Amino acid sequence: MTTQPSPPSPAAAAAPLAPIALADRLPLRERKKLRTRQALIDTALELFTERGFDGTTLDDLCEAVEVSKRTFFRNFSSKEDVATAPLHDMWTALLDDLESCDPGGRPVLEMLQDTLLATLDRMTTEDWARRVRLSHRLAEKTPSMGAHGLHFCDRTSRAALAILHRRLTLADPYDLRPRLALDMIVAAFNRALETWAARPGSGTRAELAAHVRDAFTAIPGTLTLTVGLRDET
Amino acid sequence: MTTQPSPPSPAAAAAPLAPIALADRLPLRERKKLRTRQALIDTALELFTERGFDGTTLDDLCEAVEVSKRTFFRNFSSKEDVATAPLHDMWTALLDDLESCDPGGRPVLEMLQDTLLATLDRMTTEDWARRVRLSHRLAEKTPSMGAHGLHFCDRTSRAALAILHRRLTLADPYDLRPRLALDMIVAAFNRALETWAARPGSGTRAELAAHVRDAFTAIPGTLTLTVGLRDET
DNA sequence: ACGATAACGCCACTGAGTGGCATAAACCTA
DNA sequence: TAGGTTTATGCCACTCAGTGGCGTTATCGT
Repeated sequence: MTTQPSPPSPAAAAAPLAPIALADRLPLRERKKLRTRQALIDTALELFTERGFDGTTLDDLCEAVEVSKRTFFRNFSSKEDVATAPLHDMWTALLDDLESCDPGGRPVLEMLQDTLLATLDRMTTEDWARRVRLSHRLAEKTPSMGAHGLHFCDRTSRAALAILHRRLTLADPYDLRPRLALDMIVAAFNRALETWAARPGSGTRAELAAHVRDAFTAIPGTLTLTVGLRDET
Repeated sequence: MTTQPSPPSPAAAAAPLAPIALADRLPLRERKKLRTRQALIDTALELFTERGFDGTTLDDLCEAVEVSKRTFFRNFSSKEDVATAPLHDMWTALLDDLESCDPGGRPVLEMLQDTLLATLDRMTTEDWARRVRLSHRLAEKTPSMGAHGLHFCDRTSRAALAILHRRLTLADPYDLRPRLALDMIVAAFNRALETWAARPGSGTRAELAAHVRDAFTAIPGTLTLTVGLRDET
């Protein structure tokens, strides 16, 4: 199955570079690029987890993947970038899904929740969840990774807001509510990610989705939550 | 007014180092340290605004302030850090205020809003608002600064959550609501900051506070906001 | 006035990230 | 299937952020 028609059987494929697999009726060059990209991500997550983010130099990584440092920077914008790629891919996919979303009478916040869950459902790349888990655990230990992650969440939010303004009947461009709705989605997702990565569970995508749903349902109660001062004796 | 009693009149103070002023019955050494710190912040904001963040090297900055690079890194953890210091100070002050807050029957979210506004009211350092404005405008142009800013918002949220758990009657440590409440506060504040920095207004602290109040009031409506699909003909 | 204690300056070093240019591989067309 | 074009890659030299060590200077306590 899935035999290439025209390309004269490159066959030069090395050993552990199986992934990507599906979804490629792509030109050979593109596939190679994707393959080294994926190899860089996987090896990075592995090395960073073993020796620590700061304990691994880019030279180490590039040597392990047998790629020049120059090539690394053609695929990723920074050392942090390669290690946060899995989540980055998801947020990018969300933007794509927002292009074809439909509020259909529901509140915007609810639509965004459903869209994110749908996006999550589409992250079917082999082992995506495991990569996200490794990535998130690294991010908790490595400030610069955490910062980088938050940053592209922010960029995604802005891009998403632009899409909403283009596709929905949002009159006032200064109305903070749609922007805050996106912030809430991002916040809820990140909290879900935290608890999911912390719990000892097997870490499947389905479990993550369940945590995300829980976080979403917690949102309304957040506004009314009332507690007292603790007894300080 | 406010003449120093014991110190044998240092008088070596250079020209534009007036600030700090109040609140120092501090030992001379501390005051000097604070003074160079402030000089670094102000000069950094100035140079970064003029020549751009990437167009200014730390050597440039250190030379301008007449300080060694080693000294710079004793005061700040990174190049981004010095340029985001004003807001960083505010978030730190918020943690302080949270140590003595009291829900008094109000919802937690509301208490947090009031506390943040109170903290904002206490940022009385000379020209604080102007610095924040410069800093934020730089952060919008400089990804690494934006990332750094988001990062310490995140760290502050975590620290704040710990304080809440210690001081308030929050039974379940896994309850996401207090954490989400903090996320909402941070998000609302950042949105307020954005609009405040974008508007041509004079940029006073009072104006910022007004924007923050607006953002806070927009929160409940965020959950119910409903719009339709735009007509795509 | 005099030790103790910081803060500072200087220096050498690692490692992230960039620009330029030559090379090789994949693509396309005849 | 040969030949020209496109595109990714490798290599090299370079800038600059950030760190560690150590000698020096300035403030503090008594």
